[in-house]
Amino acid sequence: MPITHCFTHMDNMGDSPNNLVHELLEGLEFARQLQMNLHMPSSSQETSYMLIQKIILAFEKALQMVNLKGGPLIESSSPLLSCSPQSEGSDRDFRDQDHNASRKRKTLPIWTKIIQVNPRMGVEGPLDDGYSWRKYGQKDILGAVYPRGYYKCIHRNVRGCLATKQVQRSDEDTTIFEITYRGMHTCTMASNTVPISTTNENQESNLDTIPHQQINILQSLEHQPNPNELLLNLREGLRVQTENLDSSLHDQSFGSFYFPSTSNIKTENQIFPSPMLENFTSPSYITPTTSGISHFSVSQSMTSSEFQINDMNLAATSAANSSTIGLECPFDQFQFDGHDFTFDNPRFF
DNA sequence: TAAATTTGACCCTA
DNA sequence: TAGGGTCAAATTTA
Repeated sequence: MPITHCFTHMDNMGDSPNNLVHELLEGLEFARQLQMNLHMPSSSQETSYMLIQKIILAFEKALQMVNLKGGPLIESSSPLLSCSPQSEGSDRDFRDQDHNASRKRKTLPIWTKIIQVNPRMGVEGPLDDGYSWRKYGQKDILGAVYPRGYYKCIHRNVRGCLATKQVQRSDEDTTIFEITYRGMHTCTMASNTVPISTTNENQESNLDTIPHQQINILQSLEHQPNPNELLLNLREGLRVQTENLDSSLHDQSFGSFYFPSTSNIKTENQIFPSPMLENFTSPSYITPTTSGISHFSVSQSMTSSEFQINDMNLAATSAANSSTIGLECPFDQFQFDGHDFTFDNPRFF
């Protein structure tokens, strides 16, 4: 069922912390309602879609307050929020879109992923994020030792997918790549995506097949926008990083993110076993809120795990030298399912 | 030979 | 106007 409503503008709200908190709380409340809705066999899909839209809108508003002073982070014409179903238009049509996209590139959603590669394994595998990209340019960047590579989605012409990414090798550490993504994928996930399975055993076996030190973001294979895809786009707003991974360490003191084991985490297609969440350590404490982006890490006792917040899940595999995997989010703390979550180790890149 | 990459030129933004 | 981003022709690769 297609999205029948789109957001035509970003409200110009005050940037006061109260408004920010209000929007976040509102998004939380809608997320709770969605969770309840998903648990009810008789729940309507329409209600779920409506709640998803409300969640996205709330987070967009919040992100606009946090990140933007000059313009919207996600414009109304972004693929994610497009009202029109994707049509198999001509290449010319999409080239025209490209032109418009080029002119508006500054307003597309942007997020960054830091990836550290194992020099012995080469670059291709770890930089494979599950999508198919085509390189369309390379440029020497002022002050950077290595040139920046420009990639666009291979489905750009056929499906009008406007997602692009830039790959910049770190000057200081040549094993580190900063990948900047622009725009959301409106195309199908590439075929090398690790499939989502429904049992714990299968999850573990599938995760074993993920190349080491590679972060794969799982995505529904649906072509048309659906709740999973919408939430994927939402969660891709999170910044994913692996660094100095080392699975040989099992010091629980690294854990700084808490999921309550009682959280009811379930999706239409999969149920996450609670033991998965028990990999997270649980110092539930509150730290003073600071501005900027925060980083939270999970127990490095996981060598291969998935974790999920409702429909937002990530798969992570750590290699012999992996120790932490982190998500970066713009909040130091938030509430979920009636629990407070606090992040420490603020990280800025 | 088609697909993918490279690279110089052009366009846009700050 | 400089620097970054994109285009598109030329070149390379499978």
